[in-house]
Amino acid sequence: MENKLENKRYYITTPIYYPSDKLHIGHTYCTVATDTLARYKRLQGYEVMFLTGTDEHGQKIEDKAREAGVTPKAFVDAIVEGPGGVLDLWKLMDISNDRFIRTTDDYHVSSIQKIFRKMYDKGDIYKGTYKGKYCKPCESFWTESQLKDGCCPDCGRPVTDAEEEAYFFRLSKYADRIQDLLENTDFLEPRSRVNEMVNNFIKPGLEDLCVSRTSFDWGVPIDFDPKHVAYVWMDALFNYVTALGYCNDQYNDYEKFWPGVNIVGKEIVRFHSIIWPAFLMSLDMPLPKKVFGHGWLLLDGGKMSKSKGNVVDPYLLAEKFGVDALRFFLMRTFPFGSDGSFSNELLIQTINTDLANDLGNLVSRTTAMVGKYFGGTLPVQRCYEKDKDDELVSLVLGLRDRYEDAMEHYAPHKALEEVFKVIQRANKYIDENAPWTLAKDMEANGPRLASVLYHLLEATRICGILLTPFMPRSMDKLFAQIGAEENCRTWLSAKMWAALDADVSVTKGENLFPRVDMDAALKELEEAAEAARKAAAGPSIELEPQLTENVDFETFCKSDFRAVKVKDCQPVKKSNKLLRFTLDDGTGTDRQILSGIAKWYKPEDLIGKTLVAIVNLPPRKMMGLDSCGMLISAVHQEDGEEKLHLIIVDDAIPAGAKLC
RNA sequence: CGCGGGGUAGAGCAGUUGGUAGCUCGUCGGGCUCAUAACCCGGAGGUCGUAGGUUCAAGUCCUGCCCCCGCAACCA
Repeated sequence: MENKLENKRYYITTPIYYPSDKLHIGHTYCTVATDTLARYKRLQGYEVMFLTGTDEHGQKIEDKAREAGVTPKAFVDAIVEGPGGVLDLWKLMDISNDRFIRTTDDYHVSSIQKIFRKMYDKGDIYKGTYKGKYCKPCESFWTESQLKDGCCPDCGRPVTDAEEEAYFFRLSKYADRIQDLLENTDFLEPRSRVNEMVNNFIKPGLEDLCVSRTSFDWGVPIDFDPKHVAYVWMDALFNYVTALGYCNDQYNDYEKFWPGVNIVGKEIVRFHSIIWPAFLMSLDMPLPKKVFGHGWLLLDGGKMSKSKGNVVDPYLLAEKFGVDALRFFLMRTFPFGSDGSFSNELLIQTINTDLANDLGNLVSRTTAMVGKYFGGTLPVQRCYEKDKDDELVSLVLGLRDRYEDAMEHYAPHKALEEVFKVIQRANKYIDENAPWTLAKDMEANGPRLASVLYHLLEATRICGILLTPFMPRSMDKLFAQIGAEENCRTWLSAKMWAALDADVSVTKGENLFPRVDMDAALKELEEAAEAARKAAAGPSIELEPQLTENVDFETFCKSDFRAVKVKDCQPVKKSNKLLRFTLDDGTGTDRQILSGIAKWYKPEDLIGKTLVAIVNLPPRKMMGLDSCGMLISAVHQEDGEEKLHLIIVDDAIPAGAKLC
């Protein structure tokens, strides 16, 4: 039965991460989860291919590299291969990937060119024109919805209609098949993501997708039309097959391993569940067996972000608490499909409760007793007591199936819950059987005592096997302590009772998982975070470049700036940006202006203030309300975050006073 | 009426097909002493956001409303 598995193959991938910055705990979460699944499949006897990598092209990296004064390749090299980079992080975290792809790898680049050409030849990619709003100074195209107050979101200047030559993919052609795939199969999980995709993107109508760019160079050039580079997602998504050798000679594993399982974060589910299968359909290739969109780790109830300064550094945590403890925490605490709140307290609590108190202590007390009562080696005489032992034994023997069921459903947190139920039951078993009482009369109770301890070792062994994908290094130590040889560490033996030798020898080693002093650790973490903030901070104020083009005096005079008094200010319903101002502009008639500054000001704080507005802009409807003019603010960027200050002037200035 | 997710004990979360509301931490009391001041047992604590509806029976199905979070298309 078990031999059948030996021919089975399993291919699993993480997303390829975008190395514009150092990776954080969120990336680590995803990669650890995928690694755990890969190790689980290997444990079961599958031949596994586990791929991760980096997505290195695109405008953002080109820009960042320019800022840093290096070439894009040098920039990503530093983040990927440099000290403390992506490769180092995965090494530290014991990630067992078989392959690592970079989209700048030669074989990948030429594969993408061939793929683009194939789709073009087939007619699924065609040349058309991209119509949009163009900002000349920024040389950027924007969509209607990206515009801010009808102007360029980057520089705030007016935009013009423009068109540009571009290549399009016939995404619309595959809309029905995609909808069927999402709604009627379990291609995409968890199920809750399906509604979002169908309602948001498919039902409104799938438009053809623009798959080339001419606005930047850092990408895969289209070989037959080199002023275009391939759309970043086209470049990125196909990594899952080029890394197996699709359209290249670098590898020869495509037939062997495709299709596989794509583990992705929920923010890129759209690309993986709509665009990715459409691309594959176009090439008549098999679709992934599964796309699983996991949740995010939230911090303080919100998304982690650099500008909030709340990015969690996996290096720091792994160093302080151990790689396995961190891996375990990530998998144990958060339901894999949904979001979870990360906190240092929770991390430490989980380590202390599950790893130190329950598992570590179980191993410790068991091995200590074998040492204390039997000199480290169990005698072979036994005494099984059905009424006292059956419950534990049957619970342990059923564990592998319950664990497997959870793992097959991408629920590692549930698998771990099952394992820890057994560990808790084993601790209780010690209490029930009170070995220290039995030990008082070794003559009479020796065999019974040996049985009790052997059962504990067996329970520990089986839990250890199932925990190996989660904490590989620690479980090796555990096996060494309880005297479990290689043949007692297999998937097969996780369903067999009494695999350990009857006269097994144990070694009481160091504590597998030391308890963490919560208060001290929290304090240290806080200090480290503070230091990191300071190091990263520095004066990073960015200002809009000054305009070089002069404006003539007459044009300037046409703008009518006035002092205005805020009579009332209310948030606009259903808008998270807009505030509605009722203003005294000195004319005797109230003026209404809407301003997108809710992020920076509370409405009640502004009532009574004297502000500056331009009053002769044409009225503009926003969220169904008329806005007659515009309030003047000072804006700048600080630590990458936009800051805004209204121009608040002296209250002695009367409403309506002209500014000139 | 843009879309999706969520609102369950002090905190953080589970709750499959509707049938006495569970877990971890914290808290209170008890037991044990092999062990990493750990382990085991028990108690207190919840109008399951809100208002209606279906049902013999709803946290679990339906409707309205309130609050929180995320996304809103070529920006990863």
